[in-house]
Amino acid sequence: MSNIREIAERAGVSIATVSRYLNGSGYVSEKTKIKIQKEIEKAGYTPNALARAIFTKNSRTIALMIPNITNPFFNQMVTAIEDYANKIGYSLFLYNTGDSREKEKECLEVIKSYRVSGIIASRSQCKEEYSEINIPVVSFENHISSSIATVSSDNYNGGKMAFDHLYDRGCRNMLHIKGPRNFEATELRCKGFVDAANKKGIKVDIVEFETDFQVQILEEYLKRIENIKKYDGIFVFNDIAAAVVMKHLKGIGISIPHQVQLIGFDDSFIGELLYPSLTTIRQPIKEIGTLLIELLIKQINREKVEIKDYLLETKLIKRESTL
Amino acid sequence: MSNIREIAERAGVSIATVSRYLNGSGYVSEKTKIKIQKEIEKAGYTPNALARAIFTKNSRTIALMIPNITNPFFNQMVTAIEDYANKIGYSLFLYNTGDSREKEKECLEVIKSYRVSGIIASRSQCKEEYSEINIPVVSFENHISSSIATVSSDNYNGGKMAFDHLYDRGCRNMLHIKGPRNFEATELRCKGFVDAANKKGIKVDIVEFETDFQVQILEEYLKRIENIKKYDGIFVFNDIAAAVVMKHLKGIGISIPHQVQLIGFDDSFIGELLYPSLTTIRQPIKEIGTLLIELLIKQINREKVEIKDYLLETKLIKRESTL
DNA sequence: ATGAAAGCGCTAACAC
DNA sequence: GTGTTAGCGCTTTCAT
Repeated sequence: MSNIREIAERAGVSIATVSRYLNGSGYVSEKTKIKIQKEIEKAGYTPNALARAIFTKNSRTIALMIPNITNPFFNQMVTAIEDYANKIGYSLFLYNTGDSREKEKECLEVIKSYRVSGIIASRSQCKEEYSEINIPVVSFENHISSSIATVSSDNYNGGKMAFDHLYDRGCRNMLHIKGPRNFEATELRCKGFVDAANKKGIKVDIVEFETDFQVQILEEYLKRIENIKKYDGIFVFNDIAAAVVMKHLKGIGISIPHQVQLIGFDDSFIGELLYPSLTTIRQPIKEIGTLLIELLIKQINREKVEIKDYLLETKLIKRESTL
Repeated sequence: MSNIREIAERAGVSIATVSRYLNGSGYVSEKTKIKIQKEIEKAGYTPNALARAIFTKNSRTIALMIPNITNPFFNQMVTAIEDYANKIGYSLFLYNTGDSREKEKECLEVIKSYRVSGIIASRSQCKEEYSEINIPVVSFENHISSSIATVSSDNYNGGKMAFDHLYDRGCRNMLHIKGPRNFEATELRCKGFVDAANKKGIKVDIVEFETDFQVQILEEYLKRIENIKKYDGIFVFNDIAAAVVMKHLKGIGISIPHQVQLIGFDDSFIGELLYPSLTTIRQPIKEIGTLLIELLIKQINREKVEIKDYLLETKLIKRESTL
């Protein structure tokens, strides 16, 4: 690939002039502009963003750390972020941490080396590792440190809404299938559900799953739940796990919602495709993605950003899996 | 962030020595190594990959162009690629083209500027745009040019298998819901299906959808199909669209597989979650992802790679949506 | 309006 | 073993 020097020589000007032309900074005469543009096209020249970044200290790249791209929730979030990023001329590095602390640490090293402009962490399992970084960071769900803003849905309230809805629909014997312990969101959903139950003087059962989304593993867990039929309402920590639960229930001849009512969490696209379609607690996925990147970009541009918890409202989406 | 000069000064050596230490190239005495390492840790220094890339002409980055990350098929493919890439120390730039030729072109410009080591295009709609690039490229599904290797499943045979299976199960009045015209894969699946039908002297109906995966739009298309009940077998161009079709059929009271048998394509995870679970033609997703990146890495490393069509075998996965 | 030159952080050839 | 130095492709200050 050619470089700025080559273009300059061919156009019979200095590299400074070409640089000015490329950046629209400083004066370049019309004639010169045309000459330069012609040579750029002839050579198929594209300015080297790496060289540029090394000087400007802004690579215009963002690192996206996602625990699991296969989960529809996360890829809908990534879609929103990608869309926004590209519109403002930023490119995305994608890292799939697989909810592994080790992998996240390794990724962080690589990310630092690429001098990204900012980092979007999600469900992070690292803390101090971020403190030595002086790159803007925003976090989804898990808290990292007191100097990093956290975006999440109001999971606690979401859990509460899930209970209230099931209770409303007549359920009195409920089960909550809870997600892994190291997800803050999961704990809050559970707590909201249980607190709401206590308020009504209802005791609920809780089973913890240790994986976010791996169909086979989830199915194994399900088989271990004794007498799942005895419940009349089940709240599952996310939609994809709820889909597996639904399949399992139908498989053993339980009718939804007549025998057991089922409610998920996320409102990822999968809920609509199930039959019966899945009642769920909606997280405003697109807003989450947009807020994450907006906060990040502001920090990159050295605008003031309040470092706090940004809590987005959840909402009950009533579909067919509840009465 | 500190630089190599700072580390060198603090360790009381020259930058060349630090560079040698970092790269494990050339001799550095044990004592010096220790001193340097100590300073690196104290400063929290991470070598600048951009500066390195500018010199070595290898940024160790790969651009991944995906038409639609929300489609489970593609995010399973991305997962396989990400996994492989990270293991060998490559990072991924992610671009979601949304099947737009314009967007793909723009992405290509950005990608060039970042001097990526290689590009994985998928379902590309550009041709000449790639020819002026001298970066290794591999393509998934759509052919780009005679100098670029293409990986795909054997879509033609897959279409044939879909027909044969439905025919086997007694269907005689079949519909194929075909994907958008600019997807080569979609055309081949259709052709395989139709050719197999002709061989049996059977006439099949075909309806073309103009989007890959946007639930609402697909639903609109479905409503327009007249008297869908008259068919006893439907082959849908991918699993996600098949899920929408299934939902639609169940919604109008048609029982699957007893009244209508349904078969999808891809074998993305969604098929298992549906009820009845979806019979489908499996693409070996993980193999596809792995082959794509293997071919690319070889080219990056200047190893010989045969420029041809790499056709991976498809396979019938029999589940509950067919008899 | 344009050019010369210094410098961004790094690697590597060459000298000692 | 280690240091000096040129150079990768770029931006920008300061002359002219």
